Amino acid sequence: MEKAIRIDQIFKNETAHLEKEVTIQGWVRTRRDSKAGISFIEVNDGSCLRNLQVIADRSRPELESVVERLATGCAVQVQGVVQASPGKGQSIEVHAERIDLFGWADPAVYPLQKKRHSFEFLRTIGHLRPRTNTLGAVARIRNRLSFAVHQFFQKEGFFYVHTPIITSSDCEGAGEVFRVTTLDPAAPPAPGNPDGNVYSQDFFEKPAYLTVSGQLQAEIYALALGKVYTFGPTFRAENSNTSRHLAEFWMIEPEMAFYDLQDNLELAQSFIKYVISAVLDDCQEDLNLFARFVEPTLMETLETLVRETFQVITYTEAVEILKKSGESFDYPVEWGTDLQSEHERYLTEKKFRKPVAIIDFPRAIKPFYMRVNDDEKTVAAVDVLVPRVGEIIGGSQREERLDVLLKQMEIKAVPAEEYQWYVDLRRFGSAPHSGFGLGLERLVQFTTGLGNIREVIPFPRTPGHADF
RNA sequence: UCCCCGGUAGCUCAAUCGGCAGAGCGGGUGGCUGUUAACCACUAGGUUGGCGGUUCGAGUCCGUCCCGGGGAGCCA
Repeated sequence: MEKAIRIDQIFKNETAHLEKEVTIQGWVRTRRDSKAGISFIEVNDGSCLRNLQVIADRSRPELESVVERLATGCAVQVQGVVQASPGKGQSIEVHAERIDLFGWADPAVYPLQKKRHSFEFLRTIGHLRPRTNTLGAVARIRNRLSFAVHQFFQKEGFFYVHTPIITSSDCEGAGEVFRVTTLDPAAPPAPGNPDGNVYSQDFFEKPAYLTVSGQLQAEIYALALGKVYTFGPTFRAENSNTSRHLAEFWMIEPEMAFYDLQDNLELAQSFIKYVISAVLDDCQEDLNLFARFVEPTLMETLETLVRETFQVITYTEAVEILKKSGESFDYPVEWGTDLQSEHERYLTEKKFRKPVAIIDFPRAIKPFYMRVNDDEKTVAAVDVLVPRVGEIIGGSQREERLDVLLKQMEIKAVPAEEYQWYVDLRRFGSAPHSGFGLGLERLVQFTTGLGNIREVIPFPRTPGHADF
Protein backbone atom coordinates (compact mmCIF):
# COMPACT_ATOMS: atom_id res chain seq x y z
CA MET A 1 0.00 0.00 0.00
CA GLU A 2 1.10 3.51 -0.73
CA LYS A 3 2.15 5.43 2.41
CA ALA A 4 -0.58 8.01 2.84
CA ILE A 5 -0.83 11.08 5.01
CA ARG A 6 -3.88 11.60 7.17
CA ILE A 7 -5.92 14.63 6.17
CA ASP A 8 -5.93 16.15 9.66
CA GLN A 9 -2.12 16.27 9.51
CA ILE A 10 -2.26 18.34 6.34
CA PHE A 11 -4.75 20.78 7.86
CA LYS A 12 -2.68 21.05 11.03
CA ASN A 13 0.19 22.61 9.12
CA GLU A 14 -1.00 23.75 5.73
CA THR A 15 1.96 25.96 4.87
CA ALA A 16 4.44 23.14 5.47
CA HIS A 17 2.63 21.05 2.86
CA LEU A 18 2.25 23.74 0.18
CA GLU A 19 3.72 22.64 -3.16
CA LYS A 20 4.48 19.23 -1.66
CA GLU A 21 3.26 15.98 -3.15
CA VAL A 22 0.99 13.92 -0.90
CA THR A 23 -1.02 10.73 -1.05
CA ILE A 24 -4.38 10.62 0.70
CA GLN A 25 -6.78 7.71 1.16
CA GLY A 26 -10.41 8.10 2.04
CA TRP A 27 -14.00 8.23 0.87
CA VAL A 28 -15.60 10.64 -1.58
CA ARG A 29 -18.16 12.90 0.06
CA THR A 30 -19.14 14.99 -2.96
CA ARG A 31 -18.09 15.57 -6.53
CA ARG A 32 -18.86 18.72 -8.46
CA ASP A 33 -18.05 18.87 -12.15
CA SER A 34 -16.92 21.63 -14.39
CA LYS A 35 -17.65 19.88 -17.67
CA ALA A 36 -15.39 22.13 -19.63
CA GLY A 37 -12.41 21.52 -17.46
CA ILE A 38 -12.16 20.19 -13.97
CA SER A 39 -13.87 18.27 -11.19
CA PHE A 40 -13.94 19.09 -7.51
CA ILE A 41 -13.86 16.03 -5.30
CA GLU A 42 -14.18 16.29 -1.55
CA VAL A 43 -12.45 13.47 0.27
CA ASN A 44 -12.88 12.56 3.92
CA ASP A 45 -10.64 10.00 5.60
CA GLY A 46 -12.17 10.05 9.06
CA SER A 47 -9.18 11.68 10.70
CA CYS A 48 -11.09 14.90 11.12
CA LEU A 49 -14.41 16.53 10.32
CA ARG A 50 -13.16 18.52 7.35
CA ASN A 51 -12.93 17.21 3.80
CA LEU A 52 -9.94 17.86 1.59
CA GLN A 53 -10.84 19.24 -1.83
CA VAL A 54 -9.20 17.45 -4.72
CA ILE A 55 -8.93 19.14 -8.13
CA ALA A 56 -8.91 16.83 -11.13
CA ASP A 57 -8.11 18.04 -14.63
CA ARG A 58 -10.53 16.12 -16.81
CA SER A 59 -8.68 16.90 -20.01
CA ARG A 60 -6.22 14.22 -18.87
CA PRO A 61 -7.70 10.91 -20.02
CA GLU A 62 -6.17 8.86 -17.20
CA LEU A 63 -7.92 11.08 -14.65
CA GLU A 64 -11.15 11.48 -16.60
CA SER A 65 -11.66 7.73 -16.81
CA VAL A 66 -11.66 7.48 -13.01
CA VAL A 67 -13.32 10.77 -12.12
CA GLU A 68 -16.39 10.13 -14.25
CA ARG A 69 -17.19 7.15 -12.04
CA LEU A 70 -16.65 8.86 -8.68
CA ALA A 71 -19.74 9.28 -6.53
CA THR A 72 -20.52 9.79 -2.88
CA GLY A 73 -19.19 6.88 -0.86
CA CYS A 74 -16.41 5.68 -3.20
CA ALA A 75 -13.09 4.69 -1.60
CA VAL A 76 -10.17 6.39 -3.30
CA GLN A 77 -6.48 7.08 -3.14
CA VAL A 78 -5.29 10.41 -4.51
CA GLN A 79 -1.74 11.42 -5.28
CA GLY A 80 -1.22 15.09 -5.97
CA VAL A 81 0.32 18.39 -5.04
CA VAL A 82 -1.00 20.61 -2.25
CA GLN A 83 -1.68 24.11 -3.53
CA ALA A 84 -3.28 27.29 -2.29
CA SER A 85 -6.95 27.35 -3.26
CA PRO A 86 -8.29 30.33 -5.22
CA GLY A 87 -11.86 29.42 -4.25
CA LYS A 88 -13.79 30.30 -1.14
CA GLY A 89 -14.38 27.84 1.67
CA GLN A 90 -10.91 26.30 1.84
CA SER A 91 -7.38 27.63 1.85
CA ILE A 92 -5.68 24.62 0.30
CA GLU A 93 -6.53 21.84 -2.12
CA VAL A 94 -4.81 18.90 -3.78
CA HIS A 95 -4.24 18.95 -7.52
CA ALA A 96 -4.48 15.32 -8.51
CA GLU A 97 -1.73 13.60 -10.47
CA ARG A 98 -3.23 10.18 -10.05
CA ILE A 99 -6.51 8.84 -8.64
CA ASP A 100 -7.13 5.20 -7.79
CA LEU A 101 -10.65 3.99 -7.20
CA PHE A 102 -10.61 1.13 -4.69
CA GLY A 103 -14.27 0.56 -4.02
CA TRP A 104 -17.09 2.00 -6.08
CA ALA A 105 -20.43 2.87 -4.49
CA ASP A 106 -23.43 2.77 -6.80
CA PRO A 107 -25.07 6.20 -6.41
CA ALA A 108 -28.46 4.76 -7.27
CA VAL A 109 -28.50 2.64 -4.15
CA TYR A 110 -25.88 4.10 -1.75
CA PRO A 111 -28.03 5.23 1.20
CA LEU A 112 -26.01 8.27 2.26
CA GLN A 113 -26.69 11.43 0.36
CA LYS A 114 -25.21 14.89 0.35
CA LYS A 115 -27.94 16.08 2.67
CA ARG A 116 -29.15 15.84 6.22
CA HIS A 117 -30.53 12.50 7.27
CA SER A 118 -32.59 11.84 10.37
CA PHE A 119 -30.85 10.05 13.24
CA GLU A 120 -33.61 7.43 13.09
CA PHE A 121 -32.74 6.62 9.49
CA LEU A 122 -29.01 6.57 10.20
CA ARG A 123 -29.62 4.08 12.99
CA THR A 124 -31.04 1.66 10.43
CA ILE A 125 -27.75 1.84 8.52
CA GLY A 126 -25.39 1.42 11.44
CA HIS A 127 -22.73 0.01 9.13
CA LEU A 128 -22.59 3.24 7.13
CA ARG A 129 -23.50 5.96 9.61
CA PRO A 130 -19.96 6.56 10.94
CA ARG A 131 -19.26 7.97 7.45
CA THR A 132 -21.46 10.96 8.24
CA ASN A 133 -20.16 14.20 9.70
CA THR A 134 -22.09 13.90 12.95
CA LEU A 135 -21.47 10.24 13.75
CA GLY A 136 -17.83 10.59 12.77
CA ALA A 137 -17.51 13.51 15.18
CA VAL A 138 -19.17 11.43 17.91
CA ALA A 139 -16.64 8.65 17.36
CA ARG A 140 -13.69 11.02 17.64
CA ILE A 141 -15.04 12.71 20.77
CA ARG A 142 -15.85 9.36 22.36
CA ASN A 143 -12.30 8.27 21.65
CA ARG A 144 -10.84 11.42 23.17
CA LEU A 145 -12.97 11.04 26.30
CA SER A 146 -11.98 7.39 26.68
CA PHE A 147 -8.29 8.21 26.34
CA ALA A 148 -8.67 11.08 28.81
CA VAL A 149 -10.19 8.68 31.34
CA HIS A 150 -7.02 6.61 31.29
CA GLN A 151 -4.79 9.69 31.26
CA PHE A 152 -6.49 11.13 34.31
CA PHE A 153 -6.41 8.02 36.45
CA GLN A 154 -2.89 7.04 35.43
CA LYS A 155 -1.52 10.47 36.31
CA GLU A 156 -3.34 10.25 39.65
CA GLY A 157 -1.67 6.94 40.48
CA PHE A 158 -4.62 4.63 39.85
CA PHE A 159 -4.28 1.09 38.52
CA TYR A 160 -6.54 -0.15 35.73
CA VAL A 161 -8.27 -3.34 36.90
CA HIS A 162 -10.23 -5.72 34.69
CA THR A 163 -13.23 -6.86 36.64
CA PRO A 164 -15.23 -9.83 35.34
CA ILE A 165 -17.87 -9.57 32.65
CA ILE A 166 -19.51 -12.78 33.86
CA THR A 167 -20.57 -12.92 37.49
CA SER A 168 -22.53 -15.27 39.66
CA SER A 169 -24.12 -12.75 41.99
CA ASP A 170 -27.38 -11.35 40.71
CA CYS A 171 -28.56 -9.12 43.51
CA GLU A 172 -26.19 -6.22 43.51
CA GLY A 173 -29.08 -3.84 43.63
CA ALA A 174 -28.46 -2.47 40.19
CA GLY A 175 -31.28 -3.74 38.08
CA GLU A 176 -32.27 -6.71 35.95
CA VAL A 177 -29.57 -9.05 34.70
CA PHE A 178 -28.84 -11.06 31.55
CA ARG A 179 -28.32 -14.77 32.09
CA VAL A 180 -25.20 -16.48 30.77
CA THR A 181 -25.75 -20.12 30.00
CA THR A 182 -24.84 -22.87 27.55
CA LEU A 183 -28.11 -24.67 28.19
CA ASP A 184 -30.48 -24.70 25.23
CA PRO A 185 -33.80 -23.11 26.20
CA ALA A 186 -35.42 -25.01 23.31
CA ALA A 187 -34.17 -28.27 24.79
CA PRO A 188 -33.77 -27.80 28.53
CA PRO A 189 -32.10 -30.52 30.60
CA ALA A 190 -34.44 -33.34 31.40
CA PRO A 191 -36.18 -32.88 34.72
CA GLY A 192 -35.38 -35.37 37.40
CA ASN A 193 -31.66 -35.56 36.78
CA PRO A 194 -29.79 -37.03 39.76
CA ASP A 195 -29.43 -33.96 41.98
CA GLY A 196 -32.52 -32.19 40.65
CA ASN A 197 -30.42 -29.13 39.85
CA VAL A 198 -30.46 -28.12 36.19
CA TYR A 199 -27.51 -25.80 36.75
CA SER A 200 -25.26 -28.76 37.49
CA GLN A 201 -25.38 -29.35 33.74
CA ASP A 202 -24.66 -25.72 32.90
CA PHE A 203 -21.22 -24.34 32.04
CA PHE A 204 -20.52 -22.72 35.39
CA GLU A 205 -22.56 -25.30 37.30
CA LYS A 206 -24.56 -22.47 38.84
CA PRO A 207 -26.53 -19.46 37.64
CA ALA A 208 -24.34 -16.85 35.94
CA TYR A 209 -25.04 -13.37 34.67
CA LEU A 210 -23.52 -10.49 32.73
CA THR A 211 -22.13 -7.90 35.11
CA VAL A 212 -24.21 -4.91 36.11
CA SER A 213 -21.25 -3.29 37.87
CA GLY A 214 -17.62 -3.99 38.60
CA GLN A 215 -17.77 -2.14 41.87
CA LEU A 216 -17.74 -5.01 44.34
CA GLN A 217 -14.74 -6.59 42.66
CA ALA A 218 -13.05 -3.21 42.32
CA GLU A 219 -13.35 -2.86 46.11
CA ILE A 220 -11.22 -6.00 46.43
CA TYR A 221 -8.41 -4.43 44.44
CA ALA A 222 -8.78 -1.00 46.05
CA LEU A 223 -8.18 -2.71 49.39
CA ALA A 224 -4.95 -4.12 47.99
CA LEU A 225 -3.58 -1.59 45.50
CA GLY A 226 -5.05 1.54 47.08
CA LYS A 227 -6.50 3.30 44.06
CA VAL A 228 -7.96 1.44 41.08
CA TYR A 229 -10.44 1.97 38.29
CA THR A 230 -12.40 -0.19 35.93
CA PHE A 231 -13.52 0.81 32.46
CA GLY A 232 -15.49 -1.79 30.62
CA PRO A 233 -18.81 -3.01 29.28
CA THR A 234 -21.76 -3.26 31.64
CA PHE A 235 -25.16 -4.81 31.09
CA ARG A 236 -28.67 -4.09 32.27
CA ALA A 237 -31.66 -6.12 31.18
CA GLU A 238 -34.17 -3.44 32.19
CA ASN A 239 -37.02 -3.06 29.73
CA SER A 240 -36.49 0.66 29.59
CA ASN A 241 -37.09 2.52 26.37
CA THR A 242 -35.60 5.93 26.87
CA SER A 243 -33.06 8.23 25.30
CA ARG A 244 -30.73 7.68 28.26
CA HIS A 245 -30.63 3.88 28.66
CA LEU A 246 -28.80 1.05 26.92
CA ALA A 247 -28.73 -2.67 27.61
CA GLU A 248 -24.97 -2.63 26.98
CA PHE A 249 -22.92 0.39 27.94
CA TRP A 250 -19.46 1.33 29.12
CA MET A 251 -18.90 2.28 32.70
CA ILE A 252 -15.97 3.83 34.51
CA GLU A 253 -15.70 2.90 38.18
CA PRO A 254 -12.87 4.24 40.32
CA GLU A 255 -12.53 2.79 43.81
CA MET A 256 -10.18 4.25 46.43
CA ALA A 257 -9.01 3.03 49.83
CA PHE A 258 -8.73 5.68 52.54
CA TYR A 259 -11.11 8.03 50.74
CA ASP A 260 -14.16 9.40 52.51
CA LEU A 261 -17.18 10.91 50.77
CA GLN A 262 -15.57 14.35 50.61
CA ASP A 263 -12.42 12.92 48.95
CA ASN A 264 -14.64 10.95 46.59
CA LEU A 265 -16.55 14.07 45.60
CA GLU A 266 -13.39 16.05 44.99
CA LEU A 267 -12.03 13.28 42.79
CA ALA A 268 -15.26 13.07 40.82
CA GLN A 269 -15.17 16.79 40.21
CA SER A 270 -11.57 16.96 39.06
CA PHE A 271 -12.12 13.88 36.92
CA ILE A 272 -15.06 15.32 34.98
CA LYS A 273 -13.33 18.64 34.56
CA TYR A 274 -10.22 16.91 33.24
CA VAL A 275 -11.97 14.84 30.58
CA ILE A 276 -14.17 17.71 29.41
CA SER A 277 -11.12 19.98 29.22
CA ALA A 278 -9.38 17.41 27.05
CA VAL A 279 -12.23 17.52 24.56
CA LEU A 280 -12.42 21.33 24.67
CA ASP A 281 -8.69 21.47 23.94
CA ASP A 282 -8.44 18.79 21.27
CA CYS A 283 -11.83 18.45 19.56
CA GLN A 284 -12.80 22.02 18.79
CA GLU A 285 -13.87 21.36 15.20
CA ASP A 286 -16.09 18.44 16.16
CA LEU A 287 -17.55 20.33 19.14
CA ASN A 288 -18.40 23.27 16.90
CA LEU A 289 -20.46 20.95 14.72
CA PHE A 290 -22.60 20.02 17.71
CA ALA A 291 -22.79 23.58 18.97
CA ARG A 292 -24.03 24.74 15.55
CA PHE A 293 -26.41 21.96 14.57
CA VAL A 294 -27.37 20.06 17.73
CA GLU A 295 -27.23 22.08 20.93
CA PRO A 296 -26.69 25.87 20.81
CA THR A 297 -25.88 26.11 24.53
CA LEU A 298 -23.24 23.39 24.32
CA MET A 299 -20.05 25.43 24.64
CA GLU A 300 -21.42 27.52 27.47
CA THR A 301 -22.45 24.40 29.40
CA LEU A 302 -19.08 22.75 28.93
CA GLU A 303 -17.10 25.85 29.78
CA THR A 304 -19.24 26.46 32.87
CA LEU A 305 -18.56 22.94 34.05
CA VAL A 306 -14.81 23.38 33.71
CA ARG A 307 -14.78 26.84 35.27
CA GLU A 308 -17.23 26.61 38.18
CA THR A 309 -17.07 24.60 41.38
CA PHE A 310 -19.84 22.02 41.63
CA GLN A 311 -22.73 22.99 43.87
CA VAL A 312 -22.84 20.56 46.79
CA ILE A 313 -26.08 20.13 48.74
CA THR A 314 -27.46 17.41 50.93
CA TYR A 315 -30.52 15.44 49.88
CA THR A 316 -32.38 17.08 52.76
CA GLU A 317 -31.44 20.53 51.49
CA ALA A 318 -32.44 19.54 47.97
CA VAL A 319 -35.88 18.55 49.19
CA GLU A 320 -36.27 21.89 50.97
CA ILE A 321 -35.16 23.83 47.90
CA LEU A 322 -37.60 21.93 45.70
CA LYS A 323 -40.48 22.45 48.11
CA LYS A 324 -39.81 26.19 48.26
CA SER A 325 -39.17 26.50 44.53
CA GLY A 326 -42.72 27.43 43.63
CA GLU A 327 -42.44 25.13 40.63
CA SER A 328 -45.39 22.91 39.82
CA PHE A 329 -43.90 19.44 39.56
CA ASP A 330 -45.83 16.45 38.26
CA TYR A 331 -44.52 14.41 41.17
CA PRO A 332 -44.60 15.63 44.76
CA VAL A 333 -41.36 16.20 46.64
CA GLU A 334 -41.23 14.27 49.89
CA TRP A 335 -38.28 13.41 52.10
CA GLY A 336 -37.55 9.72 51.79
CA THR A 337 -38.45 9.26 48.13
CA ASP A 338 -36.26 9.31 45.05
CA LEU A 339 -35.87 12.62 43.28
CA GLN A 340 -37.65 12.58 39.94
CA SER A 341 -36.07 13.61 36.65
CA GLU A 342 -37.99 16.87 36.73
CA HIS A 343 -36.61 17.63 40.19
CA GLU A 344 -33.04 16.92 39.15
CA ARG A 345 -33.41 19.05 36.05
CA TYR A 346 -34.77 21.95 38.06
CA LEU A 347 -31.79 21.87 40.39
CA THR A 348 -29.06 21.67 37.76
CA GLU A 349 -30.71 23.61 34.91
CA LYS A 350 -32.73 26.28 36.66
CA LYS A 351 -31.71 26.73 40.26
CA PHE A 352 -27.91 26.43 40.08
CA ARG A 353 -27.28 26.30 36.31
CA LYS A 354 -24.21 24.13 36.75
CA PRO A 355 -23.30 20.64 37.97
CA VAL A 356 -24.91 19.77 41.29
CA ALA A 357 -23.69 17.11 43.71
CA ILE A 358 -26.35 15.81 46.06
CA ILE A 359 -25.06 13.92 49.10
CA ASP A 360 -26.44 12.03 52.10
CA PHE A 361 -29.47 10.23 50.71
CA PRO A 362 -32.07 8.40 52.78
CA ARG A 363 -30.75 5.03 53.80
CA ALA A 364 -33.92 3.27 52.68
CA ILE A 365 -33.59 4.17 49.00
CA LYS A 366 -29.92 3.28 48.55
CA PRO A 367 -28.08 -0.07 48.26
CA PHE A 368 -26.67 -2.07 51.16
CA TYR A 369 -23.01 -1.24 50.59
CA MET A 370 -23.31 2.50 51.17
CA ARG A 371 -21.88 3.76 54.46
CA VAL A 372 -24.46 4.60 57.10
CA ASN A 373 -24.11 8.16 58.42
CA ASP A 374 -24.08 8.99 62.15
CA ASP A 375 -27.74 10.07 61.97
CA GLU A 376 -28.51 6.44 60.96
CA LYS A 377 -31.16 7.83 58.60
CA THR A 378 -28.91 8.65 55.68
CA VAL A 379 -25.98 7.12 53.84
CA ALA A 380 -22.80 8.70 52.48
CA ALA A 381 -23.92 8.68 48.85
CA VAL A 382 -23.35 11.23 46.12
CA ASP A 383 -25.16 11.80 42.83
CA VAL A 384 -23.72 14.32 40.39
CA LEU A 385 -26.29 15.95 38.15
CA VAL A 386 -25.48 17.90 35.00
CA PRO A 387 -27.75 19.95 32.73
CA ARG A 388 -29.61 18.08 29.95
CA VAL A 389 -28.40 14.61 30.98
CA GLY A 390 -29.32 14.48 34.65
CA GLU A 391 -27.48 11.95 36.78
CA ILE A 392 -24.04 11.35 35.32
CA ILE A 393 -22.29 9.98 38.40
CA GLY A 394 -23.50 7.84 41.26
CA GLY A 395 -21.16 6.98 44.08
CA SER A 396 -20.70 6.57 47.80
CA GLN A 397 -18.41 5.91 50.67
CA ARG A 398 -18.64 2.17 51.25
CA GLU A 399 -19.65 0.62 54.54
CA GLU A 400 -16.37 -0.63 56.00
CA ARG A 401 -17.68 -1.65 59.48
CA LEU A 402 -18.41 -5.36 59.62
CA ASP A 403 -21.33 -5.19 62.04
CA VAL A 404 -23.04 -2.33 60.24
CA LEU A 405 -22.60 -4.01 56.86
CA LEU A 406 -24.12 -7.25 58.12
CA LYS A 407 -27.03 -5.32 59.55
CA GLN A 408 -27.53 -3.52 56.22
CA MET A 409 -27.49 -6.81 54.33
CA GLU A 410 -30.07 -8.20 56.70
CA ILE A 411 -32.33 -5.18 56.24
CA LYS A 412 -31.95 -5.23 52.45
CA ALA A 413 -32.34 -9.03 52.32
CA VAL A 414 -28.95 -9.57 50.68
CA PRO A 415 -27.85 -13.19 51.26
CA ALA A 416 -24.61 -12.93 53.21
CA GLU A 417 -23.51 -16.42 52.21
CA GLU A 418 -23.30 -15.34 48.57
CA TYR A 419 -21.15 -12.37 49.52
CA GLN A 420 -18.79 -14.07 51.91
CA TRP A 421 -15.79 -12.62 50.09
CA TYR A 422 -17.27 -9.14 50.22
CA VAL A 423 -17.92 -9.43 53.95
CA ASP A 424 -14.41 -10.80 54.43
CA LEU A 425 -12.96 -7.51 53.23
CA ARG A 426 -14.46 -6.01 56.41
CA ARG A 427 -13.10 -8.83 58.49
CA PHE A 428 -9.47 -8.62 57.39
CA GLY A 429 -7.82 -5.22 57.27
CA SER A 430 -10.93 -3.23 56.53
CA ALA A 431 -10.41 0.42 55.69
CA PRO A 432 -12.58 3.39 54.82
CA HIS A 433 -13.01 3.50 51.06
CA SER A 434 -15.11 5.12 48.40
CA GLY A 435 -15.86 5.07 44.72
CA PHE A 436 -18.26 6.08 42.02
CA GLY A 437 -19.60 4.99 38.66
CA LEU A 438 -19.85 7.08 35.54
CA GLY A 439 -21.56 5.96 32.35
CA LEU A 440 -19.39 6.77 29.35
CA GLU A 441 -22.38 7.22 27.07
CA ARG A 442 -23.98 9.76 29.39
CA LEU A 443 -20.69 11.60 29.33
CA VAL A 444 -20.59 11.57 25.52
CA GLN A 445 -24.20 12.74 25.47
CA PHE A 446 -23.34 15.62 27.75
CA THR A 447 -20.27 16.50 25.71
CA THR A 448 -21.99 16.45 22.32
CA GLY A 449 -25.46 17.63 23.31
CA LEU A 450 -27.02 14.69 21.45
CA GLY A 451 -30.46 13.91 22.83
CA ASN A 452 -30.52 10.16 22.24
CA ILE A 453 -27.98 7.81 23.79
CA ARG A 454 -28.29 5.52 20.76
CA GLU A 455 -26.27 8.03 18.75
CA VAL A 456 -23.25 8.07 21.07
CA ILE A 457 -22.38 4.35 21.04
CA PRO A 458 -21.37 2.67 17.76
CA PHE A 459 -23.80 -0.23 18.01
CA PRO A 460 -26.60 0.43 20.49
CA ARG A 461 -28.28 -2.46 22.25
CA THR A 462 -31.78 -1.73 23.50
CA PRO A 463 -34.90 -3.83 24.07
CA GLY A 464 -35.64 -5.51 20.75
CA HIS A 465 -32.45 -4.29 19.10
CA ALA A 466 -29.11 -6.06 18.77
CA ASP A 467 -28.29 -5.31 15.14
CA PHE A 468 -24.89 -5.15 13.47
C1' U B 1 -43.86 -1.51 31.13
C1' C B 2 -47.20 3.10 31.05
C1' C B 3 -48.76 7.93 28.54
C1' C B 4 -48.57 11.00 24.08
C1' C B 5 -47.26 11.61 18.85
C1' G B 6 -46.11 9.46 14.27
C1' G B 7 -45.52 5.62 9.83
C1' U B 8 -46.99 8.72 2.34
C1' A B 9 -41.29 7.89 -3.61
C1' G B 10 -34.31 5.89 -2.11
C1' C B 11 -34.12 10.30 1.79
C1' U B 12 -36.75 14.78 4.18
C1' C B 13 -41.63 16.00 4.16
C1' A B 14 -46.77 18.12 2.12
C1' A B 15 -51.80 16.59 0.77
C1' U B 16 -57.84 21.80 3.43
C1' C B 17 -64.18 18.93 5.17
C1' G B 18 -63.55 11.81 3.29
C1' G B 19 -63.28 13.37 -3.43
C1' C B 20 -57.57 12.57 -9.50
C1' A B 21 -51.01 10.98 -4.32
C1' G B 22 -47.38 15.94 -4.58
C1' A B 23 -42.64 18.89 -3.70
C1' G B 24 -37.47 19.31 -2.57
C1' C B 25 -33.21 16.41 -2.37
C1' G B 26 -31.10 11.89 -4.37
C1' G B 27 -30.94 8.71 -9.34
C1' G B 28 -30.83 8.87 -15.00
C1' U B 29 -30.28 12.06 -19.60
C1' G B 30 -28.87 16.80 -21.68
C1' G B 31 -26.95 21.81 -20.79
C1' C B 32 -23.93 25.43 -18.02
C1' U B 33 -20.22 26.97 -14.57
C1' G B 34 -12.95 27.41 -10.15
C1' U B 35 -17.26 24.57 -7.93
C1' U B 36 -18.82 24.93 -2.28
C1' A B 37 -25.98 21.73 0.29
C1' A B 38 -23.49 24.18 -7.19
C1' C B 39 -27.14 25.75 -10.98
C1' C B 40 -30.98 25.04 -15.38
C1' A B 41 -34.18 21.63 -18.31
C1' C B 42 -36.26 16.89 -19.08
C1' U B 43 -37.14 12.02 -16.99
C1' A B 44 -37.96 7.44 -14.12
C1' G B 45 -39.69 6.31 -9.34
C1' G B 46 -45.86 4.70 -4.86
C1' U B 47 -49.70 -2.08 -2.48
C1' U B 48 -49.81 5.77 1.58
C1' G B 49 -46.58 -0.01 7.73
C1' G B 50 -49.92 -5.01 7.91
C1' C B 51 -54.85 -7.04 8.47
C1' G B 52 -60.02 -6.09 9.04
C1' G B 53 -64.24 -2.58 9.10
C1' U B 54 -67.48 2.00 7.84
C1' U B 55 -68.52 4.52 3.05
C1' C B 56 -70.71 5.58 -3.68
C1' G B 57 -65.57 6.79 -2.52
C1' A B 58 -60.32 6.09 2.72
C1' G B 59 -53.44 8.57 2.90
C1' U B 60 -57.58 10.89 5.76
C1' C B 61 -62.71 7.83 9.93
C1' C B 62 -63.08 3.11 13.37
C1' G B 63 -60.76 -1.60 15.39
C1' U B 64 -56.39 -4.39 15.82
C1' C B 65 -51.34 -5.71 15.23
C1' C B 66 -46.28 -4.25 13.88
C1' C B 67 -42.53 -0.49 13.78
C1' G B 68 -40.41 4.36 15.10
C1' G B 69 -40.04 8.94 18.05
C1' G B 70 -40.89 11.94 22.60
C1' G B 71 -42.00 11.71 27.80
C1' A B 72 -42.32 8.72 32.52
C1' G B 73 -40.60 4.85 35.75
C1' C B 74 -35.72 2.39 36.69
C1' C B 75 -30.85 3.83 36.44
C1' A B 76 -25.25 5.13 34.58
